[in-house]
Amino acid sequence: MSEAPSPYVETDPLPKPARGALRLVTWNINSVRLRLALVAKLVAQARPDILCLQETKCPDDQFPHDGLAELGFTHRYAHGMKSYNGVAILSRVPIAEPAPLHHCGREDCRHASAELPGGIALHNVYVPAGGDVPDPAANDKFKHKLDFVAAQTAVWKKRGRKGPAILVGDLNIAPCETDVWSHKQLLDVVSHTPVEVAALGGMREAGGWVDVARARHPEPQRLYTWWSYRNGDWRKSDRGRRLDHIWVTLDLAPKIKAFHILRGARDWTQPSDHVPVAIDFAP
DNA sequence: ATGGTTGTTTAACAA
Repeated sequence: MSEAPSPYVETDPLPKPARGALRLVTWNINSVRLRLALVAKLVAQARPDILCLQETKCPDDQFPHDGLAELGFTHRYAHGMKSYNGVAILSRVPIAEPAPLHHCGREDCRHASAELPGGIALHNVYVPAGGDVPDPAANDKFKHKLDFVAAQTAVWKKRGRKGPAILVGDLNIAPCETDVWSHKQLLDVVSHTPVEVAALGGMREAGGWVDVARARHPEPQRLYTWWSYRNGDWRKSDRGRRLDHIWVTLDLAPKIKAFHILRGARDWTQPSDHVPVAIDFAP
């Protein structure tokens, strides 16, 4: 059985999307103001038509609209706050009805939606990281993470079958055994605990979502999108996790033309600890 | 080996 070619992209520019296809990239940028130059680098390498950012760490009145407009993103929606979290949708093609969504009785800037050409609903989500202790009774941050995923599950269950949709973002959970560098060693580590994996599976099934990465690159192919800053040589130790996801509704799955993980971005100057993940799709 | 690094904001958090 032949394995699909690796989705990892190092430094070469990505090939252009097929005719009529749009390129959508999701990236936890870990401060949009600090890394505006890296957005320019991403644009040069990948030319995204739509770019979803997480962890912008930027209040809306300080969002770098001018610099992003200069990079060709004529349509921009920022939903951020001071210091923490924050999501943004940037686009070269028109987006309709951009809006924030709130969960768990908080307004902590973790979810934005918009409508793409072709009537595709786009959701950009930043799931709470969850702190260090994987016990909701002992750790409020972990409880918030589970509550947030449960709230998402309820949203998608309620939505039902209602047209094409794409969900992207830093979901902060690596669901498969080969989504982490060591399944056994991470069973007790927040991001890969069985309770989180089960919760994320429930969220995915509630929306009928297809996990594009795994649809195209099934296990046991290893797929990572995040490498900790704490490992000196990330490439040598390769202790990665697949925390960043692109999900699509079943009707869109056949319209996905390409999938890439821009692993080379982890070596850019002053990098994010997450790398961009891309799909090309024909709406 | 119970560390390690980074960003925001200014010593402590969060990731």
